[in-house]
Amino acid sequence: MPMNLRDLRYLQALAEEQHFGRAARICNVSQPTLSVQIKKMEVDLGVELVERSGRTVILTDVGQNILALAKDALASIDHIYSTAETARDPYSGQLQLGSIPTISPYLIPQAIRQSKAMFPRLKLGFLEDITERLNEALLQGTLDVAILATEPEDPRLEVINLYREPFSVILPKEHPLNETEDLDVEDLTLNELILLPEGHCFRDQAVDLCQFAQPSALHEVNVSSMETIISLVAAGQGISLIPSMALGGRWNAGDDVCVRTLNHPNAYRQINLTFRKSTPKRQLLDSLADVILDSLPEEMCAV
Amino acid sequence: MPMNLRDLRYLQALAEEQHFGRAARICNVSQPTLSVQIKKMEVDLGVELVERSGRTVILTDVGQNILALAKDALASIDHIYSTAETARDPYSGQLQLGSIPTISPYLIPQAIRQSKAMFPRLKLGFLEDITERLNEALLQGTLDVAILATEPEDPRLEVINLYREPFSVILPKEHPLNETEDLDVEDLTLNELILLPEGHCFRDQAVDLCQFAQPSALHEVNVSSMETIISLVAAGQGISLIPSMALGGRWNAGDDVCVRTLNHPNAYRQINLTFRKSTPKRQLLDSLADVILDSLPEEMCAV
DNA sequence: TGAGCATGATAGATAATGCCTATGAACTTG
DNA sequence: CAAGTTCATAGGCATTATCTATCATGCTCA
Repeated sequence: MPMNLRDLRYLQALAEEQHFGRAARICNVSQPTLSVQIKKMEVDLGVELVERSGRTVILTDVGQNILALAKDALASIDHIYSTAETARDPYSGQLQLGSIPTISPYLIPQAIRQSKAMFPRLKLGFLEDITERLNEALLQGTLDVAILATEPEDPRLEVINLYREPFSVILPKEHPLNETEDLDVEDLTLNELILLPEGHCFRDQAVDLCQFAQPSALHEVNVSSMETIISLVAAGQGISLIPSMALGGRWNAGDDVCVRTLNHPNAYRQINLTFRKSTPKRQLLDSLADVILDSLPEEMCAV
Repeated sequence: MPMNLRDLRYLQALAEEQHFGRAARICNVSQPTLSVQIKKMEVDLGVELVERSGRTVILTDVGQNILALAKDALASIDHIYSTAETARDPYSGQLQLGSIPTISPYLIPQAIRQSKAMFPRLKLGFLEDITERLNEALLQGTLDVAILATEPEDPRLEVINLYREPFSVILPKEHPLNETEDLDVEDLTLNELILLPEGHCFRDQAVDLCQFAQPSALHEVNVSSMETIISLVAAGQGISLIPSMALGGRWNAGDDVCVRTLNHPNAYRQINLTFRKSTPKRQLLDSLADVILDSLPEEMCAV
C-alpha cells in the first residue's frame, strides 16, 4: 500500500482545517475514509504526522515538513494538467497575471480587454502587488506571468521585454523650476520630492537615479498610488517623479501640475513580462506580449 | 480515474526504455498493465503522450514536458520518504556528499572515515565534480550536500562555514623569487604561472587575486589535479598557487619545490558546506560540519 | 459530578481500480 | 508471404479505497 496523491490531498486538507470531519467534507469523502488513509500514511512512513491530543488536530514537525513536500508534488501534478490543457489549445485554460501598482491602472484595463478579445477561451486572473511578492508568487506557481519593471534575480525566471517607459517630473504650476530650461537630476531636491513608500520598485529606481547622499532622509508620505501623488503635487505639497504612463493624457494639460522631461539618459524603466522558464505557456505569453504592445499609447517605444 | 504516482513512474520508465515491454519489466508489471495505464493517462489528460508510430516509441513534445513535471513530483515524493526516515533517526538514511577536485583528495578520506565512525547507520555516497555541476546536482536533489569554496548564487541554497584555507605559492628550488623577502601578488607573473583549466573555482580565485590585465593570455596547461601541478613546478616548468591543504605535510619539505606564503589579505578561500535550505537533514549536516572540522590538520583555522 | 455532545477510531460490507493471462492487430523483416 | 515483434484489447481476479454503522474518548456545562 504505497503512498498516493489522494492521500497527499487529504493531508493538505487536514492541515488546513485542523479537523478530520471538515477535511473529509472538503475532499468529498467520509471521515473514516480520511482517518484511515492518514493512518496508513503514518504507518507507511513510520512517523506520526498529526497530534491528535486534545481538541485541536495539529501537524507534527515532520508532518509540517512532509506537507510542504506534498504541496510541491501536488503543484507539479497541477502543472501536468495545465500543461496538457495548454497543449490541447495554447490559447485556452487559466492564466494568472500579476502587475505592480505603478503599472496596473494604466496598462491592465486595456490589456485585459484586448486579451479577452484575442483569446476568448482564456480564463484570465489578475493580481496586483509589489515586485517582491509577485516574484514569490511566480516561483510558487500561484502566478503564471507578471508585468514588472525589474529584472528577475532568480535563475528560474525569464523575461520578455515589452517597452521602455520614460520618467517624467511633475511640478506645481507655480514652481520656480518651471523657469529653468533643461531639468536635471540635481534640480530635484531631497526635501521637496514626494515618492511612494518602501517596497515599490519605482521608488527604488527614482532614488537610484537621483543618487541622494542620504536617501533615508526622504520625506515619507504614506500614499499607495501615483494618482494621490499627482494630487499632492497639484496641491503644491512638493514635486515628484512619475512613470510617463501615469500621466494618462495630461502631457501638457491645463491641470494644476506641469509635466517636464528629465535630462538624463537613464530616466526610464524597462517594463517586461516575467515568468518561469519552465512554463508551458510560452507561446501564449509571446502573443500576450504582442497584445500588450498593441494596446500601448503612442509615446511608449517598444524595445 | 485520476492520475496516479504509479502512472508517473510508468511514464518515466517508458521514456527511458522507449519500449513498452522493457519498461513494464522494470516496473515489475506486465506489458498490458503498463500500456493500459499509459493509455489511461492520455485519456485523462486529453493529449497524446507517446508516438507509437514505427518501431521506436518516442514521447511527444507534451509528453516530454509532462515527463519533466512528473520527475519533479516523484522527486518530491522521494523527499517525503527521506524526510520521514531522517525524522525517525537523524543519523541514518542516505547522504550524498559532493566535493570539488581541489578539496576532495585532502579532506574527503579522513572525513568519510570519521563520518562512518560517528554515524554508523548512515549510508554515505560521494561525488567529485566542479562547482557548477555540484550546484546543479544539489538543486536537482541528486546531492544532499557539497563541500565548496564559493558562496551559492541560487537563493534555494544555504551554507555552513567550515574553515579558511590560505593560498600558498610554490616555486622550483632554484627560482629567483626564493631570494625575495616578502612575496607579493605582483611577483607572480602571468607567463610563469601554472593554473588548473577553466571550470575550477580555484583557478578563478587565483586569477581574481592576481588581477592580471589579460587573464586570457595565461599559459594553458591541461592538468586535472593539484598533484600534477606540484610535479610540474618541481620539474621547473613554472610556479603556481595552491590551496594549503594540497601541500599535505610538505610545508618545508626536502622536495624540489619551495613553499612560500603570499603577502595579501585575501590570499585564502572560505570552505563551506552547501545544501538546500529545505533539506530535512539539517541536524545531520551540523554534526557533519563538526566531524569535518575535527578531522582538519592543525594549520587550518575554523571560522 | 455526570449527561450530552463533539470528535476521531474501528469493523465489516461493497464498489472501484489495477493487475494478470490470453489473445488480437499492425507492422517489420527475411 | 510467413514469422517474429510489439503494442492494444478483453475478461477474470485480487487488492484497495470507500461507505455506513458503531464504539471510545474527552470536553462542556449544568
